[in-house]
Amino acid sequence: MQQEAVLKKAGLSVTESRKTILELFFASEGALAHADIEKHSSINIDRVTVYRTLQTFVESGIIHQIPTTDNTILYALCKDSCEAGHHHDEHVHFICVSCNKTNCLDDVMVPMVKLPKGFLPIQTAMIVKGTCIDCRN
Amino acid sequence: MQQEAVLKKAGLSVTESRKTILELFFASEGALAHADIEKHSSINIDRVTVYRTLQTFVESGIIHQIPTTDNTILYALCKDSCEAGHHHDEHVHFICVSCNKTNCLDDVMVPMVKLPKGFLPIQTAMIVKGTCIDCRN
DNA sequence: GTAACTGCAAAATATTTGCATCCTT
DNA sequence: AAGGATGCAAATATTTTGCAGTTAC
Repeated sequence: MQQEAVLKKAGLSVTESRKTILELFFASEGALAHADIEKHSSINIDRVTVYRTLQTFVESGIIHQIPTTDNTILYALCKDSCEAGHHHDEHVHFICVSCNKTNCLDDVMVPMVKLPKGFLPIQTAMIVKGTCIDCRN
Repeated sequence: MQQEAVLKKAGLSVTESRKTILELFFASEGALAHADIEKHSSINIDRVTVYRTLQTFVESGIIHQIPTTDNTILYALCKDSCEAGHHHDEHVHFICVSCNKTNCLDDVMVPMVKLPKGFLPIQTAMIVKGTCIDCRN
């Protein structure tokens, strides 16, 4: 079962709640908000457990947060890596100013921005410059 | 007074609360959250009025929202235009795929993104490609 | 004078915390 | 068996709504 593998890989204990919530993410095309998960009446998980599970998943790198402007946070599965020449989503690229390598941050989604009237977006790119993990220690 | 001019230009009535809140934005370098404004003990505006004022300002185009991943929305003043050679903030650039002009969207801030551990951001750029207001009608 | 804005009260919603119990390892 | 996860209860915090009094135009 895929969910169990993900949990074990993350070093988390395998529980019903976690498997169920993970399953929702795998089944869902897009990101989910806390309310989406809780609302999913097919499941019967305490509200508090959902909060804690989402937090644990974020901390474990299983899901990531997508900011919104409506007082909710969206969560989406992190992808393992960037498949060459095959972009799944619009994601952030990180350019290290020290080693000059560009990392494909496949698990960091480009957040939505509200554009002024009249500007119709087709594609969004986000580039972050800084120092990468290899150049700092 | 600058605040009054902004309010009148937006077609809003000029009230003490609105002038005070606008003043906070003018005085502040960065964006403000609802809590920041309410916390500002120098002012004495009801919590509800702050909510309604922020909403009105957003709808009137005086301020705009910046999404975050901590269940708060940041608000920042919209700037009229991009002053040549003088960048106030990190803001979004819009490249029109039709006329190829690049617009400086000074009132669209680059939202924060949560990077994986180890990546230390210094600067963030956001480029949106699409069709601009001049090329669509 | 009228319409719109504000403050207060209260409802509704969302989030956090503590603790006892249950489950995973 | 031990540590961690869950559910319940309750405390906090946040946001929304209604209404009466006040203010701007």
